[in-house]
Amino acid sequence: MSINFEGLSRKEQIVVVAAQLFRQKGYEASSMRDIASAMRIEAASLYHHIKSKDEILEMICFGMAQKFISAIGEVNDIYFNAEERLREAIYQHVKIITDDMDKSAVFLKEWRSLPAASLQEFMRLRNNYEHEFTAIVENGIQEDIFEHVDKKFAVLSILSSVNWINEWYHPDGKMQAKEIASHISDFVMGGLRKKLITDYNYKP
Amino acid sequence: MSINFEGLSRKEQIVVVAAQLFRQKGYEASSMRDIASAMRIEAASLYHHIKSKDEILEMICFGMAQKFISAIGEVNDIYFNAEERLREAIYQHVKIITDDMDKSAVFLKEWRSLPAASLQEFMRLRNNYEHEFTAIVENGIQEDIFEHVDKKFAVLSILSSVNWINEWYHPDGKMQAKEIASHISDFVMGGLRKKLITDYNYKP
DNA sequence: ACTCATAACTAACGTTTGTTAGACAAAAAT
DNA sequence: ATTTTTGTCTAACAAACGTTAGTTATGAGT
Repeated sequence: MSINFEGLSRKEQIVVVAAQLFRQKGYEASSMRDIASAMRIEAASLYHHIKSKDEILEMICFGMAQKFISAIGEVNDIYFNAEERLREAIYQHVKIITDDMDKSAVFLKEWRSLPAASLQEFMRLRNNYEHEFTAIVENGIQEDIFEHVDKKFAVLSILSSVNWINEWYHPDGKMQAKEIASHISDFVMGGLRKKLITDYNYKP
Repeated sequence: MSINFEGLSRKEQIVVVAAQLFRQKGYEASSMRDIASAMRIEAASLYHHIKSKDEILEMICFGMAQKFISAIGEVNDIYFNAEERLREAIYQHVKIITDDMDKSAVFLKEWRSLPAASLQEFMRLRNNYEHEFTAIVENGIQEDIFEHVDKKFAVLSILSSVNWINEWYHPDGKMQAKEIASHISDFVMGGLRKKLITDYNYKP
């Protein structure tokens, strides 16, 4: 367990422990009894703090969604150049993921277990976020610093790259968020930035 | 339901229907009664053809794994140049995914529900496959046509890009496997191929 | 006509699931 | 000192789960 576990409300503690489990075994495969036992209490006791198992998943998914959305909002407010904006957006995204690998794993992979109503809202938020990235890429093309590529395609490639971090990042590894984001940005920019290639192997 | 459904053994039909469901709702959230009802029979009747629910998941995961592995085996036998090999490996990977979106979704996202024993074997196969990609990238660096990048990092980026197809590809869309693979290859090569950039915005 | 394999059925099993009701203990507020 | 709040407990619920047993229907080969 990482730091600061005490000092959290009991409800937030449950969410943290649940996120750990959901990441490990998946939402459906994790029972309320599993969560309870990880907290060394009985399953029924959980219901003094939370309404349902669904609510835990909702708190994780929407909590993370809000972080991503407000992050890209700030980026678009501050940074002017499209490349700078994209690089910063990527960094913020990477940072949010690496800051809480458990919750982001749940956010990325378990959201479809949300109850129907929440699911719809969640997908709306996710679309919004995706659209903010598309806007940056569009700007980059207008500003003539990005190649004229398929926008949707480019955005999906970018997001797939940044989200994949969740499969292999370890907090105690060599790379930290800044470095990872920089690597990914370079990789992505390689496919986006306008360039004059003098490559003996280049085929247009 | 796509073509050729009849003509399959009853067992294979069950696997096809199950893959559809597993993709839609996830393995844990799909019950044997769900599968049975989709086939318009009773749950108990399934057990005349299969041993267990686990067995269905195993058939899907290992069936797909074999396709991927034998594909990259052929690529390494035939194509000589590292860039050609990588492009063809990517194409084959994309083709396998787009050919069966249901089974590949299960392969990509539901494998951790495999029973412990199978899980270990599955991860071994997956590592092998990953390693074959790493080898191609290594060759590319030796042949001096790829940039000197972090190998593991590059491979993970490549695989994340190709696997992400499973999130958005539609068989009746504009792009087909060949075209998609070509786009992805270009994108990936942008980050790998040695180049001399004459970019007014380039910072080394 | 009889056999045999195939594929389905009904009924039920033991377990696990998310969740509720109501009692009890300790600490905080009055 | 007593009420209130907070957190936990035991016990149990109905529903859903994967699976088994034993039976019946269908069609092909003899």
